Formats: sequence, C-alpha cells, structure tokens
Amino acid sequence: MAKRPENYRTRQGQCILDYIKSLGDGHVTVTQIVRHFEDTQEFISQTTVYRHLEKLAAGGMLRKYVLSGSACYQYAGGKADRREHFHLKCESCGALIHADCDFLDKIERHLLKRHNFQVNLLKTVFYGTCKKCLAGA
Amino acid sequence: MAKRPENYRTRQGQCILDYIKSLGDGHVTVTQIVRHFEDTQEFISQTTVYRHLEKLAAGGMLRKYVLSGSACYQYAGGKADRREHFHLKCESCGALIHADCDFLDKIERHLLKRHNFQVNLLKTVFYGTCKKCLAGA
DNA sequence: TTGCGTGCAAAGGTTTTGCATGGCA
DNA sequence: TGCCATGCAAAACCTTTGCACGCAA
Repeated sequence: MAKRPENYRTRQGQCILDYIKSLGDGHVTVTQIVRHFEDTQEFISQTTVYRHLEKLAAGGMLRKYVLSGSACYQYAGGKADRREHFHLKCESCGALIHADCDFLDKIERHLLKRHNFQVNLLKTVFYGTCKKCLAGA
Repeated sequence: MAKRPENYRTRQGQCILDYIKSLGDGHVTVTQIVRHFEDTQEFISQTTVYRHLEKLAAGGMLRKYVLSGSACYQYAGGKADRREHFHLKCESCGALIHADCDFLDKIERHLLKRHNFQVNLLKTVFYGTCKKCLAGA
C-alpha cells in the first residue's frame, strides 16, 4: 500500500539531503541551497531543489516554515520528533530563533480542549522582538 | 518632530479604510479589496491599495498577517487594542479563525520570562487543523 | 527498457518600483 | 503652487508547470 522505495537515489537528492542534515538545527531557503551548490561547483537547478524539498517535507524529513516572502526548511531528523520546539521570528532583525520548552504542551492542550483546534506547533512561528533587539532598540 | 497630518484625504484612501472598517473582525487580501471596488464601480488600482495598506499597517491602524502565498489585513481599530486574540489557520481547509482567550497572556509572559522574547501575538498565526477538518477527515 | 529525476524555459501569482499625471491643501 | 497620491506598465520575487532528455533500477 504505502510506497516504500524512497524513489531513486540521485546525486542531487543525496546532496540536498546531506547539506540540510549538515546544518543541524539551522534553516535554509531554496535560494540559499541553490547558492550553496553553485559555490561548491556542484550544480542543482532550483526546480530540482523545490521538488526535493517538497517531497522531503511531505514525508516528514524536513519541516517547512512559511515566512514573509519565502519559505524556509529545516532538518527534522526523519524521526517524527514533534518535540517541544518554539520558533521565534524577530520582526526587528529578522533572526529566526528556536528554543526548546515543554510549555508548548500546554498551548497544544489548551487549543485542543478550548478551541477544538489541533495546532501544528512545528509549523507555527511566533512573531515578536528578540532579546538583542529589546535591549538594543 | 512626529508627522501629524495623516497625509492627504483622498477618495481612495477613504474608501479603503471605510471598507476595511466595515468588515469588523474580518480579514482581507489585497486582491479581495481590488475586486470589491471593481464590483462597486469605484476603481482603485492595486498599487494604490498596496501603498495604503502598508501605510495603515505601519501606523497601527491595520494588522498584517503573512500567510502562505499572500498577506491579509484586518482592522485594528486605531486603538492599540492588543486584546486577547488568537489567529488559527487551518492547513486543511484554509480557514482563518480568530478566537478570544486570556490564555494568550500566559504565553506572552512565558516567552518573555523564559526566552527573553517579546512576542507579538497580534501577528502570530497558529497553524493546525480546525474542528471541522478534524471531524470530517 | 521503464519511468522517475533533471534542467531549461515559461508561466503564474504577489508585491514593488519608475514615471508621468492628477488632485489635495 | 507645491507636494503627495494615483495609475499604468514593467520589474522583481518566489514558486509551479510543461516538456524533452538523462539516468537509476
């Protein structure tokens, strides 16, 4: 029933996944990925990057965040680790911060029980002002 | 120092603000606004709509939400009523729901105290699955 | 051989910008 | 009159799609 074979193994697919894995917790945009491979001589068309990211995100291998203007992706470890994980986007400096915290459980439960809404906190991004910008500005 | 005059008063600016006010809590996209004025005979170019919305949002008159693909706007009442106000976006049916709840205060306090992050909950959108889609699918 | 993967080019949608004109104060 | 606002067209982005070719299985 389920389609097992992760499709073909190609140079491009391998490179993209390896690269994102190598970033650990970091995030990347499609443009950054394309640029990265330009820099390393290897070349992968942006179309291919889009198609791989879409597939990987659909399969749970990556997480996709929609920010203003463009989307960014992050390695999710394959394991469906819907672990406590905040995403904080600073509206001032643009930084995308992630922090672990079990407070998320409370939010999740609250939304489900009181609002009948099953929140996907892995995709949700909290907008606001980060520590540095609070101090600096 | 501060620039007091809210600039000029023009037909277009007036129409746009009136229209958004008339929606109450509702949200609109630029496209919807343009379409609305096409329907009512009045015509306002999309460029003008963009420029007004940007200005109004910057001045706090409107709230801007960045969703996937496009942005949407909502009347903020001028008064900086940063009242308890969830925004829930259903990933399944695309509905944008808003609900009031004082649980937001807790989230806000938590993020500030534990993460040094001043969250802007008015702009934050929670992604997930709504009641209907939970039941239906 | 089969069929998915790739890359190019083009299209689609949203938002921004340049420039001449129009309208408010 | 002076200056901002407007509208058109074009550009800039990001993303998707069509199509022919290439490559893994």
